[in-house]
Amino acid sequence: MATKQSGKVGRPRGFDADEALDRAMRVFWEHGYEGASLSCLTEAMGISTTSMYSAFGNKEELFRKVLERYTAGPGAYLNRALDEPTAREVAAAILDGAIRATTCPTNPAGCLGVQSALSVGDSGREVRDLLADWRNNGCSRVHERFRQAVDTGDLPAGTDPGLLARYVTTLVFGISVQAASGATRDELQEMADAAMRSWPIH
Amino acid sequence: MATKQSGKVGRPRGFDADEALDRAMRVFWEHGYEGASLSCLTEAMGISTTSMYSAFGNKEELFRKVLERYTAGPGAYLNRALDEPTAREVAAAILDGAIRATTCPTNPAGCLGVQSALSVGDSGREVRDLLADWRNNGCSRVHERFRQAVDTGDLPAGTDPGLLARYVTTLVFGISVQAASGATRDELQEMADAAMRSWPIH
DNA sequence: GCACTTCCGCATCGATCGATACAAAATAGG
DNA sequence: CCTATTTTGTATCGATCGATGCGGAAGTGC
Repeated sequence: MATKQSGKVGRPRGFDADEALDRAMRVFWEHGYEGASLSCLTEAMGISTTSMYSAFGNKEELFRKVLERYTAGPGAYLNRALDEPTAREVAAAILDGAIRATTCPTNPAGCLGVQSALSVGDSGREVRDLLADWRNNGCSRVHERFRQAVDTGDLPAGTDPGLLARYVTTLVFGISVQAASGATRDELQEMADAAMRSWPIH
Repeated sequence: MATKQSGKVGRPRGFDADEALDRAMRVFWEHGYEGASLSCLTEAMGISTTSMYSAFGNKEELFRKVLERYTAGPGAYLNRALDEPTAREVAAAILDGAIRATTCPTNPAGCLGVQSALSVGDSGREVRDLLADWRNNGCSRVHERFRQAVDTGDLPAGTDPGLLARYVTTLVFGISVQAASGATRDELQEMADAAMRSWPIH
């Protein structure tokens, strides 16, 4: 269960767990899993360490819930994109969504799922693997969507859906790094538009 | 001056500074700047903290020297690629070199310049910015090379060299993340080959 | 009001962080 | 041999890390 429900009896929680999770997400997003210290997190969340541990378990579980929130929030563009009617629109929507999510002026630059734990110390191994799985799962879902597009004739017969999925997700990961390096939304969008003019690669 | 020269007088250094730097590079490469603790570094380097500080200054300066070494070693493919005669060969060599460097079986997966400090805590801000500059510098050099290719007619007139540079470096960064996520050399190479079949995007 | 449950503020835990002090050890020049 | 210079080993520094104990505060149902 997420964010242990405050029971009916006893002193009610003095903070909004949803908003606290949102604040924590931005801290992890900006500083990474290991770079976000408990003091930094709790200060941003506006609660004490005791409240954080009581509500979310520990730092790693807090991050897992943050990742869920990120997937359903800033990362939700993937789900929407996969529902586009054609593979071309799927790819364009993924690139467009990634660019918007990684260059949103009101959020940290880059992608939480990419930059939060790419390389870590001993304390971050599990989160690193969790995020690797998260990224690979995204790639797999795109793969599956493109396979379907090949089956229906939307993509030319003989097209390798795995290769296309790898291509799109590689661009997405690269866009995330570019955004974290200071690239602007406009220049990334121009590049994505150009890439889509050569879609699908073969 | 790098790795303060051991003077002629006094007790001689009991370790090979070059090899120690190489060991440190692998530790930073695998665990990132903040994730690589002093104890982890010195253990891998085979020296004491005292020797490390005496020879390299501090952790940040050690990393700067490691980055120089990385640029001249595993990252040297960029220089070689920029010397290729045509823009197409430059791009192909960059992608090929990046894939080889990030999936070398005897080295950590991924790119040190990408994953060592994408997002960091307070102690890693300067290194994060250093690496962002390093990445942007790489993009700029590719940009310059493609501009030259446009000038000489190697690339079609009207081609945007900045867009192409952004495209290639985005693929490189994405490849680095893919490699860090477990992607194999073969599947990345297939994708790069396919991308090059649509070169140049426009 | 009373018993009960939950939450929160404060203090603090052991471990580890990056970094340093100090003196013994090892070389070169005299 | 003696002194000057540099390196090395040990021990440790203050700060911060993630995490917890405890008691009082704040709410519930009866």
